[in-house]
Amino acid sequence: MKTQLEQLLAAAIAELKQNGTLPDDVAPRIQLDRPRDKSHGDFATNLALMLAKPAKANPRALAEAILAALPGNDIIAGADIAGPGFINFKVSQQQLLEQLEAAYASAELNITKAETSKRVVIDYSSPNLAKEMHVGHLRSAIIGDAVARVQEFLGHTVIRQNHVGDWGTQFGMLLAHMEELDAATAEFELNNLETFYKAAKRSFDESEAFAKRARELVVALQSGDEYCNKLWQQFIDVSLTHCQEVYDRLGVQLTRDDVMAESSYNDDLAPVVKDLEAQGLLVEDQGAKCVFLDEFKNKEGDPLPIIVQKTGGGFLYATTDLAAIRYRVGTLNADQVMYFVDQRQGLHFQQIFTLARKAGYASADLQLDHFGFGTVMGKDGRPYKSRDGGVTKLADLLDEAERRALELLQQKSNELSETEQEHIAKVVGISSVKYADLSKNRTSDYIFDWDTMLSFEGNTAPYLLYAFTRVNSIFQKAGLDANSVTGELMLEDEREIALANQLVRFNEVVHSVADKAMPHFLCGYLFELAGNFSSFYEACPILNNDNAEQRQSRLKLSALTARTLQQGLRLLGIPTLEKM
RNA sequence: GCGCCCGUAGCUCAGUUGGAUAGAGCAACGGCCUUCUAAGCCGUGGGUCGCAGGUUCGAAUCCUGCCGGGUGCGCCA
Repeated sequence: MKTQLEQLLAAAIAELKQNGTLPDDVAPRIQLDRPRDKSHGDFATNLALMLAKPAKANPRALAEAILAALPGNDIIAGADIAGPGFINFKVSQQQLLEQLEAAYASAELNITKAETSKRVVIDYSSPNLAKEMHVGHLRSAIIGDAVARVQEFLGHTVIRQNHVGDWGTQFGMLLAHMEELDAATAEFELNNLETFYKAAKRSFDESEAFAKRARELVVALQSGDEYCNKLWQQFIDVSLTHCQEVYDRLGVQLTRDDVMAESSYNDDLAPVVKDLEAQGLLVEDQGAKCVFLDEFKNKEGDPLPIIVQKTGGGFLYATTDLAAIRYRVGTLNADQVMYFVDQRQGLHFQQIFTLARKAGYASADLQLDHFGFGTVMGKDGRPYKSRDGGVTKLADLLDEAERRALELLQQKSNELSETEQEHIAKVVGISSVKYADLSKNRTSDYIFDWDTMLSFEGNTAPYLLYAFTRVNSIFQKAGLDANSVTGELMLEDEREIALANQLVRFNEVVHSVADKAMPHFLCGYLFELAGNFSSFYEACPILNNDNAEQRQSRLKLSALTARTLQQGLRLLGIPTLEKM
């Protein structure tokens, strides 16, 4: 509906350019708002205000001209000019009803698919396999997964890439530790990677002989030594299994097939450096091979280097990331690559992207974006730590989420069986953690607070899950199928109209999530939708309604709400519950 | 030192890329359950949008300077 209005306005602008009212060179961004104040209509635009200056016209007069130039249509039921030159539109209720009926009739809520289907590579999660996943790995996995789901929903081909770290210097240390243990102990210790890593680190720091052996093993590993590779493979396998357990619990759609580890690019690193050299981009500086880019300066104002090969011949993650871009373009045929990586690596990616374009690995029309995110903070406003001050293992965090959710459920009096309670607690616990993350602006830090995220009030997973069960219970109670409501929609009560207007917005919201990689837009939308439904539900009798037509119409509104909530949550990677 | 990000109600956060009277939730206070899940709904109070300038019809949003916080800046990833 919004898109259609935008098209009408674009046509009007084109027409005004034709007849000379507007200069040819203006290309305004057509901005359509949904005014908070209902007296300002269903949509408002400030186009006339924006264009008044270039057109050298009075804004209100220009607004008149825009209205006069609008093509005939059956969407706009009324339009007027307000204030300094805002144009306020009222949309036809007939149109609103038709869109809702179309959404109801469609399996995917009549969402408009992308006009051209792109191949979108999404790099997310990408933990370092040396350690067990911890709280710092939460955001990339959750946000990246949600965006991947949204892109797929809009008809794009999504290629998930889990760029796990399996090749750093620290692996020498881990292998040395494995070597010291007999097979049985090693297997036992590997069950807790965190402990294993700490033990290895302790030996490394305390024993010179151990440290020496660790360094030897890195070299041996990287030069393809069979024995080392076997040890290494064993370690990686255990670590990946840990990751997979976490993904499965979180409902993150990553599998072993999506793993494209750093080590996969080993054979490409030397050719990348060679190619950069051939292109004359390489400079040797203090023994290291670097690319200096004028776009980035250091403290003295000199270009900042990207080191692609260090003194002694070793490669760095910059080299790997360049190789990854080549692979994603050359082999995966990506039209777009989205990176969901901590904000702190912003500079690194800016450099890599700039170099990739300069070296021709990424063409100008390849979309290459780093979508950073903020840090997870504790209630004290400092990066989130466990009680003992260490990093919190993700597995423990999820255990705690489920445990706390179960406690909350048990406090409420209900008639749920024990197994039902346990299932609900798992869904509520995990969803709360995910939703708390997704509902905040991606770019800012957020405070991890159990009480807030598990609250049944406010913009939380429990509130939304509950809202869904309330809608669902109507159909359960009536023994009806939400997909086979007959009768026509009609909107009379103001709360019905508010709900209808919110329902029809789903399409534009999903698109904005894809465009901006901002899942919190969808969270905010769903929260409002749940609120609209609750108000409607409170004020408008559905089943207890003698008016058969009204009953059917309201059932249909409810069904549409249920499906929109469910679809929205699904896009966020959150399952729904039949009852709570 | 330089770069990037941030500063909005007591707390947690929105504010869709310059629009109309800055919004939610929590907390506080007041209403609503013999009728579809009250884990809900309706309402009240609460603001120098860090500070100071500037740009313009209009600024939380853009520019400059300060204050405060975070983070990054050559051989880790």
